[in-house]
Order: sequence, then C-alpha cells, then structure tokens
Amino acid sequence: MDTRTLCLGVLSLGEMSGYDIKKCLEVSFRHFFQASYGSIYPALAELARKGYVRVRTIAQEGRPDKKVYSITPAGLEALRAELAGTEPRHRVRSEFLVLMFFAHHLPPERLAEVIDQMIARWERILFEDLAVFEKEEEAAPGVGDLEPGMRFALGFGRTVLAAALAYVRRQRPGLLREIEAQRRRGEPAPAGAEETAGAGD
Amino acid sequence: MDTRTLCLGVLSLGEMSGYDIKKCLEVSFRHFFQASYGSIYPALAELARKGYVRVRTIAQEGRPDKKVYSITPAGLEALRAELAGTEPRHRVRSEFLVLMFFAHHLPPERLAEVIDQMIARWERILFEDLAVFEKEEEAAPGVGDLEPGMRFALGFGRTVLAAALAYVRRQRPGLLREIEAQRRRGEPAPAGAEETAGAGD
DNA sequence: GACGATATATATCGATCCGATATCGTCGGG
DNA sequence: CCCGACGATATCGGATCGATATATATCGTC
Repeated sequence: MDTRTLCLGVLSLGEMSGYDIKKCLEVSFRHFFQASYGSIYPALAELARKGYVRVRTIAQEGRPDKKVYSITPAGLEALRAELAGTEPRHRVRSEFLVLMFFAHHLPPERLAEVIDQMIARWERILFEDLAVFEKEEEAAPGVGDLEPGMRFALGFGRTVLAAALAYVRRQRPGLLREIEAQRRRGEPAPAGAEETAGAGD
Repeated sequence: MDTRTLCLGVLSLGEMSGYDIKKCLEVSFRHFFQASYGSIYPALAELARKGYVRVRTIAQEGRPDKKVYSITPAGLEALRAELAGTEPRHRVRSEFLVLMFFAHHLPPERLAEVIDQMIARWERILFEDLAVFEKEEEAAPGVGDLEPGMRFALGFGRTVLAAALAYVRRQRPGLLREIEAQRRRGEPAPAGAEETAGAGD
C-alpha cells in the first residue's frame, strides 16, 4: 500500500493538512500502520498533481502557511479503486522477538529489562490509548460514530495486544530462569570481555 | 535492527551461504522479521570487509560459485554488543487492517474475499508451519534442541496468530452484515462504474 | 523574566530496505 | 519435450524511515 492511498483514505474523513494527517495516523493507525513526514509530504504533492486533492493555502503569521487538503470526487474514485485492488498483507517487524530468539546471547539483566520494557509499553497502549473501547457500547464519546470497519480494526489491535501481553507475562519467569541456569552452567560466554574460548568445535 | 546484525545472528547458528540465510529466515523468522536478497548480499559483503565473517568459495558447475560464510570471534563479539544495545521495537504494517478500516469503501463481495484470504493464510501458517509446536514437549524433531528464547519467539507467534484468527472468525459475520445493510441503505457508492453520483452531500 | 521544552507546520536528505529482475544451468512432472 | 521450480549470486529503481532544518508561540519553572 502506497502512502498516497493512505493519505487519500485519511482525507476521506475530512480536510486536513499534512501535519494533521500525521497526527491522525498516530492516534488511529499507530498499531497497524505508520507513515512519516518524509513520505506524507511528497505523497500530497503527487496527489495534488493528479487532481485527487484540492489545496487551500491559509496564510499564517510566524509559521509556515498551512496547506489544507481536501479530497476531490476523482480522488474518492481513485481511493476506492486502489482499495479494491489492494491485496491484503500483514507483516510484523519485531526487533523484540529477534532479541528473544537470540536471548542466549544477551546478559540476563538486559533480557529482563527488555521484556519489562515491552510489557510496560504494551500496557500503556492497551489501557490508555485503546481503553476508549472497553465497554463495546456507549463507552467513550465518538466510538459509536465509527464505521463498523474502524471498530473492527481497533478491536483487532486490542485483542491481539492483549494476547501478546498475556503470553509475555506468562512466559517471563520461565524464560529468565532457563537463561540464568544456562549462564550459570557457563555454556556461552556473555557479551563483553572474554577472548572467545575456542575449545569445542 | 540492521540486516547485518540479523545475518550475524543467523550465522551464529552455523555456516551458511546467502541463499541459505534467506531460506533460514523464511522458515524461522517469517512471522516477525523479513529480509530480502537486496539487503542480505550487501550485508554479507560489508560483514566480510569488517572481518566479522569468513568466506569460503566453493566452485560449482552450471551455477554461480557458492560462497559459504562463517562467523568469526570478532563477529560473535560484535553480534552480542549489537544485540545488547538494540532497543526492542515491535511494529505491524498491515494493509489488511487498513482495508478493514476503510471497509465502507469496499464492495461487500471484495470485503468477504479479503477476510477469507486472511483466514486461509493464517490457518495455513498456524497448522502447517507452526504445527511443529503443538505438544509443548517432545513433539517434533528438533524442537527440544531449540534455545529457550527461540521457543519463546515461536510460541509468541503461535499465540498471537491464534488470537488474531479467532478474532477475525468471530467478527466476520457481524461486520459483513453491517456493511451490507449500510450498502442497502445506499449510503456511500461502491467502487466501479458510476460517475460520482453527487446527489446527497 | 530568562530558559528550555513542546507544539505547529512544511520540507528535504541520506541511509536503508523491498521487490523485481537478470543470469543460467539442472532436475522433475505433465 | 517443454515448462516451471530450484539453486545461487547480484543489482537497480523506487519507496520509506528517521533525522534534521527553519521559525515562532506558548507554557511551565526556577
């Protein structure tokens, strides 16, 4: 999926500046899609060139002129065509899990720290950002107004995050115990000062 | 996390060619990290330049010489330092969820198709690729040999995937019903052949 | 009131990475 | 007998990220 299509999608919710789009993505899409200014601004320029968005420049004092973009009929059509032709993918890129995979190369204290960081981060996302969602109905202001697909996407994030959090919490003690036992048996050498005792292989 | 570090990590499991590394990543890391030839081969060249890997060229007939890389003591040290200094992240990039978020812009048939594709794909991964894992103990050959961290990472993938699959299965009927009802009420126009009928708004 | 942090707002640049492609023989299946 | 998949290396264009530049207003705090 192109950043252009993403911007069109967000603009289908209402007119916005590039800055606003970034903010909007950060609150609504953060847990399943990202885009940076470095791709948003060029995307908007391209969309304007193609006539998929209209630009309204608002002069401001002290800061750059604000450029408010709004989607055109042609843009809406392009958005729908693009969405209909996009094949669904779902990729995860997790340095966290790579660290876990190679946990036996980490100092145990660092391992514990890494796990605790992830737990804390996921807890914050789950209980602050996605709490909006707890009661299914009537809970937070605005949630009822969301399209069903939006509720689906948010609910997905919440469910999967909860499962991830539960798993990490449950596995943490056992993993740390095993790694520490391994370390005490002196199998691999920890990082830092040791000259690669090459006896075995 | 750099592709270089990733290659070093894989090479810490044994000597391999670039092709082997790709294959290895596809089976062991597929659900939480990806890397393409376009980053693996340059990474290996750079690692060799730095002395973190040794290269052994094996002449072959009919196909390019096979270059087998093995990690050096300096490479192992660099790997551990790099891992210890890597801060854990975990990002998802899901065109699938973007499509769901904008489901009201999709033709209902396409929506159903998209959901079913994801279900089928996740089922395959869960029951074929990660089935290795079902019994926790003694199940498949080789699983017992894995480092505890590796079992953690694989188990994470399995758990989270199962949660995602269950959620999508559970939400599918309701979502389709809502979207179809919305479409019958004639709210937005579906994609395809219609010239932006601008009557309502 | 000085100072630093944060927010508003646009834009670009280098590093990196993905996906497609090129090459080219071998092997197996229909 | 041909077509596609496999083994194996490598490169290139395009997309993307993260950091940075610019410039002011506002808010907290010492």
